[in-house]
Amino acid sequence: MERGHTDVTALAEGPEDCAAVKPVLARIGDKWVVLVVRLLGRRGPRRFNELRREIGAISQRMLTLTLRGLERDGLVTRTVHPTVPPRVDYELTDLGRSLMGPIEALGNWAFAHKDEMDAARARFDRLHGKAAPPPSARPTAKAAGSALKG
Amino acid sequence: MERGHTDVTALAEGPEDCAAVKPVLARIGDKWVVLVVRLLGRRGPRRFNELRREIGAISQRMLTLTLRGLERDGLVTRTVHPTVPPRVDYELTDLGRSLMGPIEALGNWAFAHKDEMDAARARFDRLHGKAAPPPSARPTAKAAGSALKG
DNA sequence: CAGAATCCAAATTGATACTG
DNA sequence: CAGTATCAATTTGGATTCTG
Repeated sequence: MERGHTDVTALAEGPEDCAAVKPVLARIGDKWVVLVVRLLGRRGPRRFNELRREIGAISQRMLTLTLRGLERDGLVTRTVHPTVPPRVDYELTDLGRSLMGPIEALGNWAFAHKDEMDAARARFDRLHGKAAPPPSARPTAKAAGSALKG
Repeated sequence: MERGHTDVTALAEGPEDCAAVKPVLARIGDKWVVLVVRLLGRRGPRRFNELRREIGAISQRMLTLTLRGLERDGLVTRTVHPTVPPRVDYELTDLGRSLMGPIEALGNWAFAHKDEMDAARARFDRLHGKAAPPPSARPTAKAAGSALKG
Protein backbone atom coordinates (compact mmCIF):
# COMPACT_ATOMS: atom_id res chain seq x y z
CA MET A 1 0.00 0.00 0.00
CA GLU A 2 2.91 2.27 -0.55
CA ARG A 3 1.55 3.56 -3.83
CA GLY A 4 2.46 7.12 -2.97
CA HIS A 5 -0.38 9.17 -1.61
CA THR A 6 -3.44 6.96 -2.00
CA ASP A 7 -5.28 8.07 -5.07
CA VAL A 8 -8.68 7.54 -3.56
CA THR A 9 -10.77 9.50 -5.98
CA ALA A 10 -13.87 9.52 -3.86
CA LEU A 11 -13.36 11.61 -0.78
CA ALA A 12 -16.14 12.23 1.64
CA GLU A 13 -17.28 15.80 1.84
CA GLY A 14 -19.59 15.96 4.81
CA PRO A 15 -18.99 18.48 7.57
CA GLU A 16 -17.93 15.70 9.93
CA ASP A 17 -15.12 14.72 7.64
CA CYS A 18 -14.14 18.32 7.20
CA ALA A 19 -13.78 18.57 10.93
CA ALA A 20 -11.68 15.42 11.02
CA VAL A 21 -9.14 16.52 8.47
CA LYS A 22 -9.03 20.12 9.60
CA PRO A 23 -6.36 19.62 12.27
CA VAL A 24 -4.33 17.61 9.80
CA LEU A 25 -4.56 20.29 7.17
CA ALA A 26 -3.76 22.89 9.78
CA ARG A 27 -0.46 21.23 10.51
CA ILE A 28 0.36 20.72 6.85
CA GLY A 29 -0.70 24.24 6.06
CA ASP A 30 1.95 25.51 8.42
CA LYS A 31 4.40 27.45 6.33
CA TRP A 32 7.48 25.84 7.85
CA VAL A 33 6.21 22.30 7.86
CA VAL A 34 6.32 22.11 4.10
CA LEU A 35 9.88 23.35 4.01
CA VAL A 36 11.10 21.08 6.79
CA VAL A 37 9.45 17.98 5.38
CA ARG A 38 10.85 18.68 1.93
CA LEU A 39 14.30 19.22 3.33
CA LEU A 40 14.28 16.10 5.48
CA GLY A 41 12.76 14.12 2.68
CA ARG A 42 15.19 15.16 -0.02
CA ARG A 43 18.41 15.45 1.90
CA GLY A 44 17.98 12.90 4.64
CA PRO A 45 18.36 13.22 8.42
CA ARG A 46 19.43 16.59 9.66
CA ARG A 47 20.65 18.23 12.80
CA PHE A 48 18.89 21.13 14.41
CA ASN A 49 21.20 23.87 13.29
CA GLU A 50 21.65 22.35 9.88
CA LEU A 51 17.94 22.71 9.31
CA ARG A 52 18.07 26.18 10.73
CA ARG A 53 20.76 27.24 8.31
CA GLU A 54 19.25 25.56 5.31
CA ILE A 55 15.84 27.05 5.89
CA GLY A 56 17.37 30.41 6.50
CA ALA A 57 14.61 32.71 7.63
CA ILE A 58 13.30 30.65 10.53
CA SER A 59 13.90 31.60 14.14
CA GLN A 60 15.13 29.09 16.66
CA ARG A 61 11.86 29.09 18.45
CA MET A 62 9.81 28.43 15.36
CA LEU A 63 12.05 25.60 14.28
CA THR A 64 11.80 24.02 17.70
CA LEU A 65 8.04 24.45 17.68
CA THR A 66 7.72 23.13 14.15
CA LEU A 67 9.85 20.07 14.83
CA ARG A 68 8.02 19.38 18.05
CA GLY A 69 4.72 19.52 16.24
CA LEU A 70 5.96 17.19 13.54
CA GLU A 71 7.31 14.82 16.13
CA ARG A 72 4.04 14.92 18.00
CA ASP A 73 2.13 14.07 14.87
CA GLY A 74 4.42 11.16 14.14
CA LEU A 75 5.93 12.70 11.03
CA VAL A 76 9.51 12.95 12.26
CA THR A 77 11.66 11.20 14.81
CA ARG A 78 13.98 13.00 17.15
CA THR A 79 17.18 11.18 18.08
CA VAL A 80 19.41 12.53 20.81
CA HIS A 81 23.04 11.43 20.77
CA PRO A 82 24.44 11.63 24.30
CA THR A 83 27.64 13.30 23.18
CA VAL A 84 29.13 16.60 24.13
CA PRO A 85 28.28 18.90 22.66
CA PRO A 86 24.87 17.34 22.20
CA ARG A 87 23.77 16.19 18.78
CA VAL A 88 20.15 15.75 17.79
CA ASP A 89 19.03 14.27 14.51
CA TYR A 90 15.66 14.68 12.94
CA GLU A 91 14.39 12.26 10.35
CA LEU A 92 11.15 11.59 8.56
CA THR A 93 9.11 8.61 9.70
CA ASP A 94 7.30 6.40 7.20
CA LEU A 95 4.24 8.52 7.77
CA GLY A 96 6.31 11.61 7.14
CA ARG A 97 7.70 10.15 3.95
CA SER A 98 4.19 9.30 2.77
CA LEU A 99 3.44 13.00 3.00
CA MET A 100 6.12 13.85 0.51
CA GLY A 101 3.99 12.96 -2.49
CA PRO A 102 1.22 15.46 -1.75
CA ILE A 103 3.74 18.03 -0.59
CA GLU A 104 5.71 17.78 -3.79
CA ALA A 105 2.53 18.04 -5.82
CA LEU A 106 1.71 21.24 -3.99
CA GLY A 107 5.22 22.54 -4.31
CA ASN A 108 5.28 21.80 -8.00
CA TRP A 109 1.98 23.52 -8.50
CA ALA A 110 3.18 26.56 -6.59
CA PHE A 111 6.36 26.66 -8.60
CA ALA A 112 4.53 26.23 -11.89
CA HIS A 113 1.90 28.87 -11.24
CA LYS A 114 3.59 31.51 -9.16
CA ASP A 115 3.89 33.81 -12.14
CA GLU A 116 0.21 33.58 -12.94
CA MET A 117 -0.63 34.33 -9.36
CA ASP A 118 1.75 37.25 -9.28
CA ALA A 119 0.14 38.67 -12.39
CA ALA A 120 -3.34 38.15 -10.99
CA ARG A 121 -2.37 39.89 -7.78
CA ALA A 122 -0.88 42.82 -9.62
CA ARG A 123 -4.01 43.20 -11.72
CA PHE A 124 -6.30 42.96 -8.72
CA ASP A 125 -4.31 45.51 -6.76
CA ARG A 126 -4.25 47.89 -9.68
CA LEU A 127 -8.01 47.71 -10.10
CA HIS A 128 -8.59 48.24 -6.41
CA GLY A 129 -6.19 51.09 -5.88
CA LYS A 130 -4.65 49.20 -3.01
CA ALA A 131 -0.89 49.17 -2.75
CA ALA A 132 -0.01 45.68 -1.56
CA PRO A 133 -1.98 44.45 1.42
CA PRO A 134 0.12 41.45 2.46
CA PRO A 135 -2.10 38.73 3.85
CA SER A 136 -5.36 39.94 5.32
CA ALA A 137 -4.86 43.69 5.33
CA ARG A 138 -6.89 45.43 7.93
CA PRO A 139 -6.13 48.76 9.55
CA THR A 140 -4.25 47.90 12.75
CA ALA A 141 -4.18 51.22 14.54
CA LYS A 142 -0.42 51.38 14.14
CA ALA A 143 -0.82 51.35 10.38
CA ALA A 144 -2.65 54.64 10.56
CA GLY A 145 0.05 56.34 12.55
CA SER A 146 3.01 54.84 10.74
CA ALA A 147 2.06 56.51 7.49
CA LEU A 148 4.44 59.35 8.20
CA LYS A 149 7.32 57.09 9.04
CA GLY A 150 9.31 57.84 5.89
CA MET B 1 -0.11 21.89 -20.50
CA GLU B 2 -3.27 21.08 -18.72
CA ARG B 3 -2.08 17.64 -17.63
CA GLY B 4 -3.42 18.04 -14.13
CA HIS B 5 -0.90 19.46 -11.76
CA THR B 6 2.35 19.27 -13.72
CA ASP B 7 4.23 16.25 -12.55
CA VAL B 8 7.56 17.95 -12.83
CA THR B 9 9.67 15.56 -10.83
CA ALA B 10 12.62 17.83 -10.59
CA LEU B 11 11.84 20.80 -8.43
CA ALA B 12 14.42 23.37 -7.57
CA GLU B 13 15.34 23.52 -3.94
CA GLY B 14 17.44 26.60 -3.59
CA PRO B 15 16.52 29.25 -1.06
CA GLU B 16 15.53 31.64 -3.83
CA ASP B 17 12.90 29.24 -5.07
CA CYS B 18 11.73 28.65 -1.56
CA ALA B 19 11.13 32.36 -1.25
CA ALA B 20 9.24 32.40 -4.52
CA VAL B 21 6.78 29.70 -3.62
CA LYS B 22 6.39 30.71 -0.01
CA PRO B 23 3.61 33.22 -0.59
CA VAL B 24 1.84 30.71 -2.77
CA LEU B 25 2.07 28.03 -0.13
CA ALA B 26 1.00 30.51 2.47
CA ARG B 27 -2.26 31.10 0.65
CA ILE B 28 -2.83 27.42 0.00
CA GLY B 29 -1.93 26.59 3.54
CA ASP B 30 -4.78 28.72 4.74
CA LYS B 31 -7.21 26.40 6.45
CA TRP B 32 -10.25 27.87 4.74
CA VAL B 33 -8.81 28.06 1.28
CA VAL B 34 -8.69 24.29 1.02
CA LEU B 35 -12.29 23.97 2.06
CA VAL B 36 -13.54 26.73 -0.21
CA VAL B 37 -11.65 25.49 -3.24
CA ARG B 38 -12.88 21.97 -2.70
CA LEU B 39 -16.44 23.15 -2.31
CA LEU B 40 -16.37 25.37 -5.38
CA GLY B 41 -14.58 22.69 -7.34
CA ARG B 42 -16.91 19.86 -6.49
CA ARG B 43 -20.25 21.57 -6.35
CA GLY B 44 -19.83 24.39 -8.79
CA PRO B 45 -20.46 28.14 -8.43
CA ARG B 46 -21.82 29.21 -5.11
CA ARG B 47 -23.30 32.25 -3.47
CA PHE B 48 -21.76 33.87 -0.45
CA ASN B 49 -24.15 32.55 2.14
CA GLU B 50 -24.33 29.15 0.52
CA LEU B 51 -20.60 28.80 1.08
CA ARG B 52 -21.02 30.13 4.57
CA ARG B 53 -23.61 27.53 5.42
CA GLU B 54 -21.82 24.65 3.77
CA ILE B 55 -18.55 25.40 5.46
CA GLY B 56 -20.25 25.84 8.76
CA ALA B 57 -17.70 27.06 11.22
CA ILE B 58 -16.46 30.08 9.31
CA SER B 59 -17.30 33.63 10.30
CA GLN B 60 -18.60 36.08 7.76
CA ARG B 61 -15.48 38.12 7.97
CA MET B 62 -13.16 35.20 7.38
CA LEU B 63 -15.18 34.03 4.42
CA THR B 64 -15.06 37.49 2.91
CA LEU B 65 -11.34 37.70 3.53
CA THR B 66 -10.72 34.22 2.17
CA LEU B 67 -12.72 34.85 -0.99
CA ARG B 68 -11.05 38.20 -1.53
CA GLY B 69 -7.67 36.57 -1.24
CA LEU B 70 -8.60 33.87 -3.67
CA GLU B 71 -9.99 36.43 -6.06
CA ARG B 72 -6.85 38.48 -5.75
CA ASP B 73 -4.70 35.48 -6.55
CA GLY B 74 -6.78 34.69 -9.59
CA LEU B 75 -8.20 31.48 -8.20
CA VAL B 76 -11.85 32.48 -8.13
CA THR B 77 -14.08 34.94 -9.94
CA ARG B 78 -16.61 37.10 -8.21
CA THR B 79 -19.76 37.88 -10.19
CA VAL B 80 -22.20 40.45 -8.91
CA HIS B 81 -25.76 40.25 -10.20
CA PRO B 82 -27.37 43.69 -9.96
CA THR B 83 -30.60 42.35 -8.54
CA VAL B 84 -32.32 43.09 -5.30
CA PRO B 85 -31.51 41.60 -2.97
CA PRO B 86 -27.98 41.39 -4.34
CA ARG B 87 -26.63 38.10 -5.53
CA VAL B 88 -22.94 37.31 -5.80
CA ASP B 89 -21.56 34.13 -7.28
CA TYR B 90 -18.12 32.75 -6.71
CA GLU B 91 -16.57 30.30 -9.12
CA LEU B 92 -13.18 28.72 -9.66
CA THR B 93 -11.07 30.05 -12.50
CA ASP B 94 -8.99 27.73 -14.65
CA LEU B 95 -6.09 28.42 -12.35
CA GLY B 96 -8.27 27.59 -9.39
CA ARG B 97 -9.38 24.36 -11.00
CA SER B 98 -5.80 23.41 -11.66
CA LEU B 99 -5.25 23.59 -7.93
CA MET B 100 -7.84 20.93 -7.28
CA GLY B 101 -5.48 18.07 -8.08
CA PRO B 102 -2.90 18.93 -5.41
CA ILE B 103 -5.63 19.90 -2.98
CA GLU B 104 -7.39 16.60 -3.40
CA ALA B 105 -4.12 14.76 -2.97
CA LEU B 106 -3.60 16.57 0.29
CA GLY B 107 -7.17 16.04 1.39
CA ASN B 108 -6.96 12.37 0.59
CA TRP B 109 -3.74 12.02 2.48
CA ALA B 110 -5.21 13.79 5.48
CA PHE B 111 -8.26 11.60 5.37
CA ALA B 112 -6.23 8.45 4.97
CA HIS B 113 -3.80 9.18 7.78
CA LYS B 114 -5.74 11.10 10.36
CA ASP B 115 -6.02 8.05 12.57
CA GLU B 116 -2.29 7.46 12.55
CA MET B 117 -1.70 11.07 13.41
CA ASP B 118 -4.24 10.95 16.17
CA ALA B 119 -2.56 7.90 17.62
CA ALA B 120 0.86 9.50 17.35
CA ARG B 121 -0.37 12.62 19.09
CA ALA B 122 -1.93 10.63 21.90
CA ARG B 123 1.27 8.69 22.41
CA PHE B 124 3.42 11.80 22.38
CA ASP B 125 1.17 13.58 24.84
CA ARG B 126 1.14 10.59 27.14
CA LEU B 127 4.92 10.40 27.18
CA HIS B 128 5.26 14.09 27.81
CA GLY B 129 2.69 14.43 30.52
CA LYS B 130 1.09 17.25 28.61
CA ALA B 131 -2.66 17.31 28.32
CA ALA B 132 -3.30 18.52 24.81
CA PRO B 133 -1.34 21.60 23.80
CA PRO B 134 -3.29 22.61 20.69
CA PRO B 135 -1.03 24.16 18.09
CA SER B 136 2.06 25.80 19.45
CA ALA B 137 1.52 25.56 23.18
CA ARG B 138 3.20 28.33 25.04
CA PRO B 139 2.32 29.51 28.52
CA THR B 140 0.05 32.50 27.95
CA ALA B 141 -0.39 33.73 31.49
CA LYS B 142 -3.98 32.59 31.47
CA ALA B 143 -2.86 29.03 30.83
CA ALA B 144 -0.92 29.06 34.09
CA GLY B 145 -4.02 29.68 36.11
CA SER B 146 -6.15 27.14 34.33
CA ALA B 147 -3.87 24.28 35.30
CA LEU B 148 -6.01 23.41 38.30
CA LYS B 149 -9.15 23.17 36.26
CA GLY B 150 -9.28 19.34 36.11
C1' DC C 1 25.07 22.53 20.02
C1' DA C 2 20.29 22.23 21.19
C1' DG C 3 16.82 24.00 23.55
C1' DA C 4 13.80 26.18 27.36
C1' DA C 5 12.01 30.42 29.31
C1' DT C 6 10.66 35.06 29.17
C1' DC C 7 9.19 39.35 27.20
C1' DC C 8 7.03 41.88 23.91
C1' DA C 9 5.37 43.40 19.11
C1' DA C 10 2.34 42.23 15.54
C1' DA C 11 -0.82 39.52 13.03
C1' DT C 12 -5.18 36.84 13.04
C1' DT C 13 -9.73 36.10 14.16
C1' DG C 14 -14.50 36.41 16.06
C1' DA C 15 -18.37 39.09 17.56
C1' DT C 16 -21.02 42.89 16.81
C1' DA C 17 -23.14 46.68 14.64
C1' DC C 18 -24.11 49.20 10.49
C1' DT C 19 -25.12 49.77 5.26
C1' DG C 20 -26.98 49.52 0.44
C1' DC D 1 -28.26 39.21 0.77
C1' DA D 2 -23.65 40.57 0.82
C1' DG D 3 -20.87 42.84 2.56
C1' DT D 4 -17.85 46.82 5.51
C1' DA D 5 -16.14 48.85 9.92
C1' DT D 6 -14.64 48.55 14.48
C1' DC D 7 -13.21 46.54 18.68
C1' DA D 8 -11.50 43.08 21.82
C1' DA D 9 -9.27 38.79 22.63
C1' DT D 10 -6.33 35.26 21.21
C1' DT D 11 -2.41 33.65 18.75
C1' DT D 12 1.72 34.00 16.72
C1' DG D 13 6.35 35.14 16.04
C1' DG D 14 10.93 37.20 16.96
C1' DA D 15 14.60 38.66 20.03
C1' DT D 16 17.00 37.86 24.03
C1' DT D 17 18.82 35.41 27.87
C1' DC D 18 20.10 31.30 30.25
C1' DT D 19 21.32 26.30 30.71
C1' DG D 20 23.47 21.53 30.31
